Amino acid sequence: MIPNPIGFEKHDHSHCVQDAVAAADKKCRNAGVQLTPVRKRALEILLEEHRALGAYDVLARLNEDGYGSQPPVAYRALDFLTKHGFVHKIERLNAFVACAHPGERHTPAFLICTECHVVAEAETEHSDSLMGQIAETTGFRITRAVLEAEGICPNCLAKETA
Amino acid sequence: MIPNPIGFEKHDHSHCVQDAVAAADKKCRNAGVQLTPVRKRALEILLEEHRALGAYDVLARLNEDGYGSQPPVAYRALDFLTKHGFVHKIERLNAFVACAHPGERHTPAFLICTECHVVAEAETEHSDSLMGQIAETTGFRITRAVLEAEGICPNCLAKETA
DNA sequence: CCCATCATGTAATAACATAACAATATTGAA
DNA sequence: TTCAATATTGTTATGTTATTACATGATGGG
Repeated sequence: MIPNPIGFEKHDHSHCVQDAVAAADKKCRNAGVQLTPVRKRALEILLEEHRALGAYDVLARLNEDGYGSQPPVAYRALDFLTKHGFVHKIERLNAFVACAHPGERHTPAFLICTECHVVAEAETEHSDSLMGQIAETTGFRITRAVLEAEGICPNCLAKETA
Repeated sequence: MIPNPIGFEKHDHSHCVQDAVAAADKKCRNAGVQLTPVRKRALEILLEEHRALGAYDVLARLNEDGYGSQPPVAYRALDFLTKHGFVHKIERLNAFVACAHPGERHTPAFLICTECHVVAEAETEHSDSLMGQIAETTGFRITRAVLEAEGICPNCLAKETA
């Protein structure tokens, strides 16, 4: 079944950011790559939101913190984080979200609310199996899958009804 | 099961373009909207390829045919065609493909070959059911789904082996 | 210490997309 | 038919997203 995605309920944020960063740090050391200050800060920035931020939004925040002001500063950090699975790019929005299910190795599906702009990440085996079946039937070797649904989230639906 | 998507095999093109345009024309008349010359030409341009073209590629071709040279000319035609289901936007590529399964009302899944840039469209009920289940489990009301897989197509896989 | 590699920074530009407004064509009602 | 409302196409200008190219600085192995 599909686990309840995080993102639609309020929750305490202070610790989850630190935990996620610590976990990323550990993974990077294990992988022999560096979670440098810019990269770590970029990850924190995304973790602090439950929505997707554009590269230029991230860039602006990084710059406030004393990092460079030019696009490659943000794009390089985001590329690194994406490559290592700490961040996902939402193609529909040309924007980036922190991974909500670190450690899991599934194909994530995203639910994008067009009202409140929350982006929820649903890790589901079904998406794996869907893509797997497509691959099998067609003989296509899948490298990366993009699964994104746009619509209205439960919170906004409730508000409309009220 | 997943139908064999078109796009990976060679096939005669001359008629399928005309047929698709004729079908689109008919649908538009039924819907009380106009498939004007620019719009029709934009559709033809996309039908002539089995790959995604950027808006500016389409624009350049339209301009060769005497239409305007500014971005809105292409974007408006593409918006119209997309809205009416004759064309799909491939978010991963910021590009557009002609619909390969006109008349069907499914959630399309796209297979994007990173070698030869073919884009195949697989209409599958599984994608509907996947998205449907996500919607049901989460209480999210889906407006639009984006399913795109990047990888290597059967043709290119065969060439690699050879 | 020196070199290779990786990381960061900047400038410049490319690629993708929309806003705002003018001119023209089409449609339908009076 | 004539008029007004709507839809379509065109242009200018600008906004947004992303990359290339190159210089500088940090890190680690030989």
